[in-house]
Amino acid sequence: MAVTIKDLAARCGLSVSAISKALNNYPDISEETRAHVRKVAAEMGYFPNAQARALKTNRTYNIGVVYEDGNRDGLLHNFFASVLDGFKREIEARGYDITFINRNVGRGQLSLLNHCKYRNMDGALIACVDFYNADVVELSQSDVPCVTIDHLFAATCPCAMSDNRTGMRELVQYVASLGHRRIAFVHGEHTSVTDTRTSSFFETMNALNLPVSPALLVQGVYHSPPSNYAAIKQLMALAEPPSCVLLTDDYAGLGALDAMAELGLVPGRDLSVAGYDGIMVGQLMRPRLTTYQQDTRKVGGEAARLLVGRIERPHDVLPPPVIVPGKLLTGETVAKL
Amino acid sequence: MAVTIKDLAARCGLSVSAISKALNNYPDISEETRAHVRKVAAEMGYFPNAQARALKTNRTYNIGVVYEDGNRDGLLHNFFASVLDGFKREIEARGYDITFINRNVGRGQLSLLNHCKYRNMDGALIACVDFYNADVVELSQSDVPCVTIDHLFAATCPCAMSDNRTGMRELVQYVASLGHRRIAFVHGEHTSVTDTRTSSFFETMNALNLPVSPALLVQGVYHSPPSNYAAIKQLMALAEPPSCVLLTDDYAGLGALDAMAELGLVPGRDLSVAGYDGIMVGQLMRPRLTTYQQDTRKVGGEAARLLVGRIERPHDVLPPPVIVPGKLLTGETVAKL
DNA sequence: ACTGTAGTCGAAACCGATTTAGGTAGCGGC
DNA sequence: GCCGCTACCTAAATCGGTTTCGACTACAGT
Repeated sequence: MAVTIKDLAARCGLSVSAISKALNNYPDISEETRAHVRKVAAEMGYFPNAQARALKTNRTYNIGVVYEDGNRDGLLHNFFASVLDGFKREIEARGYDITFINRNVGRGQLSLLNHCKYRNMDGALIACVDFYNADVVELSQSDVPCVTIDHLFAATCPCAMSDNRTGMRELVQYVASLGHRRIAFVHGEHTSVTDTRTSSFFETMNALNLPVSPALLVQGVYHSPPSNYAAIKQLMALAEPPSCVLLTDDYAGLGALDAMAELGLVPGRDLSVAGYDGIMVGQLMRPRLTTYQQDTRKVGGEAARLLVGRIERPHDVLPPPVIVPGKLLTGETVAKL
Repeated sequence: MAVTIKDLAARCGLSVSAISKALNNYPDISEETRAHVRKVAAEMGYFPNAQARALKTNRTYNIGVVYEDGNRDGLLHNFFASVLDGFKREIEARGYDITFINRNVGRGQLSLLNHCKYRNMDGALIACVDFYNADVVELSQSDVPCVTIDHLFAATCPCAMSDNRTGMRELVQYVASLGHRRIAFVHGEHTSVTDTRTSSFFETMNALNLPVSPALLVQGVYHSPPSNYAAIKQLMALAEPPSCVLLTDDYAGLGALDAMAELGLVPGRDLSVAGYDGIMVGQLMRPRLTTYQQDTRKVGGEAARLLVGRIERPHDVLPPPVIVPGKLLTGETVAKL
């Protein structure tokens, strides 16, 4: 098996505790001894056993990631995959590993919180889940340090989010600047992201003195092309159809374009559409998708920073949400009216 | 803190060892006692501490995932994200968790193998990496049970792969059946996937008595639209350009379509292109991308099965690679000549 | 009454580290 | 020569489980 601290102690002619202290920079070990231990440790390829250490120190340097795959798309969800990627880079650079948390372990079932405790997670990232789920709420309120993406739990854990308010505002302003007045908004299910974008939509429309007809507000589903396909058909069947439709995300934009193709509508000419997120394919395809690009890597990275802060300085006051700015991508799917 | 086995023992009026044995179904505990212990354990919300258990049993029920993010796209790579998703579902159903393996832990650097040993991984999934990297090779040859995706290490670890041979054959046959004779192939970098597809390309072309001009074989890069954008320009500058181009993957297909738009070529009419993978957006966009769909979820699931077999029955003979069939998607980007 | 044998359970070692409390050596000061 | 102080190191407890081995009880067999 692997070389243990005992082997190292025997080889150095020292006690186990001396080795431990030498490697952990305790002051009561001579520099000479420390250097020697270091050298022999490197020679023998020694490194401490993670679970033995964790057992004693209650620190695992492991972060649980709640990233559900139920009806949601989890890893296949472009936005969240990218956020996770940013999180992973940043947290790994700080010496932590990440492991996925789910509800089944061994033979039985476990709540998310208990799964975290079972593995002694130092903290948890909560992303891509139903934030109203009881299990998720329980975790967020527990003593396990958490960070959320795009959802603010009141006063329990920090949050990194994209600037949805500004994003939606800039999008509406841009679209309006091209002459659109009948602007439809296909919003997602009830989440704080949806709420923010919706209220920003209303505010901006009002500020621009544009009318908001209830018929032009349609409920869609995030990351679901079929749902938005249906929304387009519904909107275009109106007596006074919109000239421009804002959708939940870029995938939705693809669903919309698909519906338009079926209806014989040319993007930009017959109807303008805009997505949200700024995924790569949107900027590769023709026509280029008009959208608002979220800085997902940064959102993930900020989440990592917040979480590490929470873990290493638990008594600091709860930092305010970090709001990451995005960028308007003026593609070709929204045209001058 | 969490409730430990000691608390449970005290509450039950039994010894610690009796509790352990009761919960682990040892035969020398009466059914009555076992039931009682179970009940009290549930009431108190007890579950064993993972690292304490691992320390003694040398089983962590944790799988390391080597999934590099260097120049490669890691989690953002549609194909691998989907494979990982399939792997995750299957392995979690069997009671294992997954954690990402990288080269840095704590303050220092560790080889992939040592990172696995440090955390006492029960096994490892090797995917989305440079299989010729020394670190990766070391891991694959170690005593840590491994499984690979799309690469066969000789006689060291099992492998789940997509049926690239059949895929390429069917693609070429289909394209040829539509009348194409000058078929170009933009292949990826040197990997076993590339080798398989390339040799299958040659075999099939020969079997169909179609000429293979060296000028029609171009080196591209997987998952890199720009690289394939360049490849298209290069091919179309030939004296005798191809009528159809097969690309490394679907993202490459998008890059190709982009290049064509710039050259004023209409997909299907002026030039036919086919991708590989069958990602969702390819089937949403217009025109629908002609491609060969890999059953990525299944590849991941099979990998999980292989790995669990390796872990739980280490002395079984090495199973042969599992080759997962895919499916031709006849889109609209390859047209009758 | 004595032995044998299931059937149950407990004591203690152990996994590989960290950490507290204590021990020894050397040396200066008086 | 003794005290006290540093500097350096060791012994042992501890974390929370698992597992080996032995102990005890009750009952059947002789």
